[in-house]
Amino acid sequence: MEPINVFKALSNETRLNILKWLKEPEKHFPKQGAHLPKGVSVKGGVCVGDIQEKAQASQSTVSQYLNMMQNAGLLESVRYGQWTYYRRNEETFSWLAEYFKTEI
Amino acid sequence: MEPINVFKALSNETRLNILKWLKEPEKHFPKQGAHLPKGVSVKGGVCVGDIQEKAQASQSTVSQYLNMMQNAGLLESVRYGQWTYYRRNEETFSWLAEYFKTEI
DNA sequence: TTGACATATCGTAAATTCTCGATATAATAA
DNA sequence: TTATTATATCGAGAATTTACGATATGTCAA
Repeated sequence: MEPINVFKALSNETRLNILKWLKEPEKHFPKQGAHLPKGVSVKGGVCVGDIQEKAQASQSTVSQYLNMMQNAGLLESVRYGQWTYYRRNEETFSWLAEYFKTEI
Repeated sequence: MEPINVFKALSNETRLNILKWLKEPEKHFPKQGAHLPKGVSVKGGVCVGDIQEKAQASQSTVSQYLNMMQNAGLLESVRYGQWTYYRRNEETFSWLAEYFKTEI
């Protein structure tokens, strides 16, 4: 967990929005999980295309944003068929809250 | 308080170090408050020159870093004579801890 | 005043980030 | 197989950030 990479990832309006949307995915992505096989659920996960549509940025940009946030530890992903589902890594957010209380 | 400006300010190793040093100024800046008039104390505050010396960056760079962190709300400053004392604005750090627990 | 010092601001080249379109890869469907 | 769809990666121009030296401003002491 590199704090600086986390802060760089957080230094962008669109990326910050994506994180907020993924805090309440059912609210911001109504058709959630539409492509998943029956019985499988990626709790809190949303596929790249849905995120892109909402973010109003190009496909490559959104893909890179998501990858960047995953590398920073803010997101994690699961692939199902041709879809990659991204969801928040809540551990990192708790860790950040703690970081500001004690480490920095 | 603009979260993005805070995160940008935190996206740099030197600036992050300065914040950590100012968390325990008496530990990292032994000759603290040397220039202050008798009876006046800028609790937790350290002058630009002392910070520059420790940060090993140019005077202009450090001055701009400090200004940037002040604008972001991470620092506050008091001027005494020709010296400007910077110290942490702890409110912002508590606010950040809370931000990661609830807002984002 | 003038000089010396602390800090702030300006102007900049170099490095990095942003964001895109083009293209590659991977999975599915026909 | 081939076509289609979803996502990832590549390459690049524009925009921003970095970090500096030079210079300006502000304060004090002689």
